[in-house]
Amino acid sequence: MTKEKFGEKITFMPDATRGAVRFLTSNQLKETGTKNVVVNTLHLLISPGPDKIEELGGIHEFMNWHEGYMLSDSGGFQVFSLLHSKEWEGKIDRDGATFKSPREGKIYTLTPESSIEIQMKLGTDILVALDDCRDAQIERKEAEESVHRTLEWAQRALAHFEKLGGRKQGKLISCVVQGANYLDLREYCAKELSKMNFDGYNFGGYVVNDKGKLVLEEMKVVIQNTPKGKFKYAMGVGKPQDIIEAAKLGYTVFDTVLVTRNARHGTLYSFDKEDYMLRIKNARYSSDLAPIDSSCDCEACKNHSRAYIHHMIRIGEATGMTLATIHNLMFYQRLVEKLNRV
RNA sequence: GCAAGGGUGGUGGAGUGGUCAAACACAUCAGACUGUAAAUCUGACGCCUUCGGGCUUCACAGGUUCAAAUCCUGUCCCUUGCA
Repeated sequence: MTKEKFGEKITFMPDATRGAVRFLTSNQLKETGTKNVVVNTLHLLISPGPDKIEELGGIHEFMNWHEGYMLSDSGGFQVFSLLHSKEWEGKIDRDGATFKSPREGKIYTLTPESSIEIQMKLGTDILVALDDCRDAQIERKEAEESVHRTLEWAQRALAHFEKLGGRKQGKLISCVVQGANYLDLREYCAKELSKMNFDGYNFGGYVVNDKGKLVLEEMKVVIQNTPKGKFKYAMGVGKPQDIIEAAKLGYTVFDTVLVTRNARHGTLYSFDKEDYMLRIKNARYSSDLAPIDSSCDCEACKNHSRAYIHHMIRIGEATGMTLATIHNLMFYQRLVEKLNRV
């Protein structure tokens, strides 16, 4: 496996949150041109568990994914998002998060240290320090608390990473910049994190405002206040246009669930469309014999018409979702390829 | 032929005197989804509307009533049981 330095070129990483890009085999994923993927610490902690994955040879081996890097997200976002769901109970304090899974009723804790420990056991190449993620629209006081906690946790995560020998093993570790939409807090958080020895800086929190617009000002501040030569990861970004915009600012690492989730829900991407979007379930595609994208040679476009994909997605056929996912991922990889050529 | 039960919007199916343009589901037509709680969710779905409302509907035709999808009479269909 010949890997280029992570984040040197623009990369889009699909989310294989639970150790699988939904509806795709690793081989199908490979055919989309994907190299790097993201997995999630919290989800893999719950099932099948870090010890199990370690015992089975690590996540690369487990998924049989050797095309590129694997990045593990810390679980910070899940702590935030799962606690918003009615089914999950839990609390976050200075030390970390504790919560109860509604499925098995088991109680899990995630601290800066345990998150790193789990990620080490997973055997990913790039780790993320646990952060304190909050809602998009929050009071300044809450944003301050989130920043302070994130800084403290970053320090602890980094120390634990060193202690467990992550650096020696050639792994990379990144941190998350919080601060909501307060530019000075974003700046402060970025500057403080820059004093620590991280390999990458991630833009965290909500990346779009209430109108669905990318928070470019905040993202710019973070770029301006973090060290050059270290990768910049726009977590959860985004729509094709958002990636183009964020890449202009200097972000090179991206992941989003949109690409795969939209595929399942019937929003496909196509360079034939001005806004890159094609809602395949719409009645107008019921007898459209053209491929989803005339310039794409993915399995769906090479072999099937829009009409056929339209039908498959409408009836909820899993194979249709697979084809749509393959197509959308291929689109994103082609988009990134275009951006790297510029 | 007799007996019993039925006929409700694109479909299935609630409703059995007013709160009914009619539950709910499906289908249909749109939309959303941004470090995956998501093969999910939201809206529209008789007709018209200046979005306040207005109008026409529950097999068909009459009738009772202030008021009927709901009660009564007749007609036409359907299902089941008995001949």
